[in-house]
Amino acid sequence: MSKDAKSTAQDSFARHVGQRIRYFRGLQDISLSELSRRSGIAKGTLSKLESGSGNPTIVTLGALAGILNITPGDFMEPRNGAPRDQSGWKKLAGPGITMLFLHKIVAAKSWDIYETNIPQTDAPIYSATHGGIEHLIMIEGVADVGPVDAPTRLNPGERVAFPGDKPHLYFAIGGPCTALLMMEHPAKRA
Amino acid sequence: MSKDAKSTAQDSFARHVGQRIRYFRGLQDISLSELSRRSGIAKGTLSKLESGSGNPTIVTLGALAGILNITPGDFMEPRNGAPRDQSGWKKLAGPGITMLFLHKIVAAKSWDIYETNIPQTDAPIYSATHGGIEHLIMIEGVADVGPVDAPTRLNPGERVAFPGDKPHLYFAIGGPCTALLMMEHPAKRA
DNA sequence: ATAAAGTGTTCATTAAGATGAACGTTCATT
DNA sequence: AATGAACGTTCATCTTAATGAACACTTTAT
Repeated sequence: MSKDAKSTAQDSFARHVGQRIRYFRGLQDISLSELSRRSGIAKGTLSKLESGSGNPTIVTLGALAGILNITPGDFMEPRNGAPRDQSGWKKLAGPGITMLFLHKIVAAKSWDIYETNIPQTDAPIYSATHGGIEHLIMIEGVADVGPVDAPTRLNPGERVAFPGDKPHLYFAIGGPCTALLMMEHPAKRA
Repeated sequence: MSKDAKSTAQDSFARHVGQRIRYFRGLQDISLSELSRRSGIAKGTLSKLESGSGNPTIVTLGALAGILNITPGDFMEPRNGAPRDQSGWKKLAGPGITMLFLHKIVAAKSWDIYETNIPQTDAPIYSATHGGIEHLIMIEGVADVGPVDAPTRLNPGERVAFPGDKPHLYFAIGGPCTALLMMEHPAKRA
């Protein structure tokens, strides 16, 4: 890699990270000064980073991420919430449904939590694969989800639950949907 | 944050990243010297980083990630799904409610997702702090949750939603509860 | 055994990120 | 207006990450 090429890539990367910092800060309506105060990162440093002329340290990003409730990696990923690239996303039964594993909670039952994307399709997507109970909360978009004989029309913020091993369907209405999916299994082990 | 506490967090973070670098390098059977040659990062720098006594720049991580075919974020994320340790838990309004930030989804609205523990208390826990809409899905236990004038009795798998900035309560019945909490904010900008 | 090429570490030097005070603006208050 | 407090930017300074050569060590080939 030539020195010039490296510089360009560097600058592009720095610009991207700077935009991400400003974006996440804006999401929470925090001023640059206040983020500086809370995170302990100097105002000057922050200003320089957001302007794109910087190359922050992971410790700096870690301090910012902690205050913004994100992970340092979120500053670098191309997008958040939008389909990330290969790593992590799995294809599910049916054409096009993708799932990103987020978290597992083991209590009386075991809960697996996924971010799910339901693409817009001409026909419903059918599935009947999983052992436990599926809980689905719509984040964005409208879709029919549920048992094939009694699906529910979900708007953002609404929820449906149904047995995952009985035939059920996903059908996005008007555009692709983003949803939060929770799979409830009987806890096999502790 | 005291200087000592910051140093400790710094060291822990650095150690983690160092381990991740060595791990990914080992996956591809690349020697430290060869990774240095290919990535353009000095051997000394790499050695220092892997030993845990470092604080790399995002550009440094980017160069390494490029050669290792991963994203810079992969150096920082704890393994997906692996239970995170205490460090992510935050105390919320009221005595004893703790929240673990899991994920952020940015779409038409912005959603922050938390695992939440509601301790058993003698009196309801009151809160009225957050701007957006709170969605709470009970995972384990039974609790009354919702606006102070109209709380809902939640059993495992059930859900309630209410404005976070209006006075509301959490009241665990018969034992501490685990729940999934989603905070819905209007997305400020695109 | 010996030379040659590999490994990872250490250290003085250099380049650059982080700091904190000073600055010019904007906006609400008196 | 004039004042005060907030905002984000700029810059000299300090701190430190990155460099590259020298180092001790192991492995392979002659």
